[in-house]
Amino acid sequence: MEYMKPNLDRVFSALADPTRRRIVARLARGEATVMELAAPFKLTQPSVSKHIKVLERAGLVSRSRHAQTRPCRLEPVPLRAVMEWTGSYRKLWEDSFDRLSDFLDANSQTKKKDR
Amino acid sequence: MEYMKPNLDRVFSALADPTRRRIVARLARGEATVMELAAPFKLTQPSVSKHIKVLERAGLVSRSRHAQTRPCRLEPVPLRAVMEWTGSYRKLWEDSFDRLSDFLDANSQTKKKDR
DNA sequence: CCATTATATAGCCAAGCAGGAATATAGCTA
DNA sequence: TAGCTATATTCCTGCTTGGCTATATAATGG
Repeated sequence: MEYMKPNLDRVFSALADPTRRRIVARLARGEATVMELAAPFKLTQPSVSKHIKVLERAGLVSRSRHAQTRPCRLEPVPLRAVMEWTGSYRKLWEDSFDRLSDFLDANSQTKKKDR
Repeated sequence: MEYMKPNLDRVFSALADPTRRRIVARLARGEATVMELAAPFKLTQPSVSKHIKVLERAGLVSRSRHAQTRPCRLEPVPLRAVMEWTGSYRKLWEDSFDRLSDFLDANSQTKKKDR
């Protein structure tokens, strides 16, 4: 029941690892056990368990119990928190005729960035 | 040339520190020098410079030169990359009425398209 | 009960990081 | 030139991390 407000330190830190982002991507398609999550990697099982624990402590993953397995499920709240945090800077690139287009125009003579 | 393809490892890692997120928040309101960025913190100047360097290596900050100062500017591309990455999981909380749809409907300021 | 499967824990190591103090560099200004 | 300001660099420390191996726990099937 880790229904607290997401700790952005932990969430960003958890997502800073490519292995963990791949685990997140896998879990986005449904629950998976540790063994299933470990399969695509050349890592050992304990290493994968450690990654899962990091994701769990960040609130990104919750576990259940089923037979001997402890399936992982992706929790959307921290991801949403990341998106909201990032979204607060959205105007930086939305009204960026004064900012973004600076160095875009510097590299290419594209006058207008459409679409 | 680093800002073309944001390295999500570096970007997430850079944003995993609360000091650096505060620096980002400050820079969202305009350019600032190292001294100006360091002012709100009890950190030393070299520590702040180090944080800036991390943000710079992540592509989140670019520097210019003006007199003795080297003002920092926030670069939107990596932030947008984070938002796009996170947004690819958006359906997780959009079509999950069985989970948490209640308190996220409260403030959904998603403006679809304007202009 | 025993054996098997799934997962966790403990301990180790090398690498990285966040902080500081001290010092160096670079660009003004008088 | 000297001296001041802004920033960077170097070196140190303690803490964290990501990987491994080896071992422990937990649940199931016979």
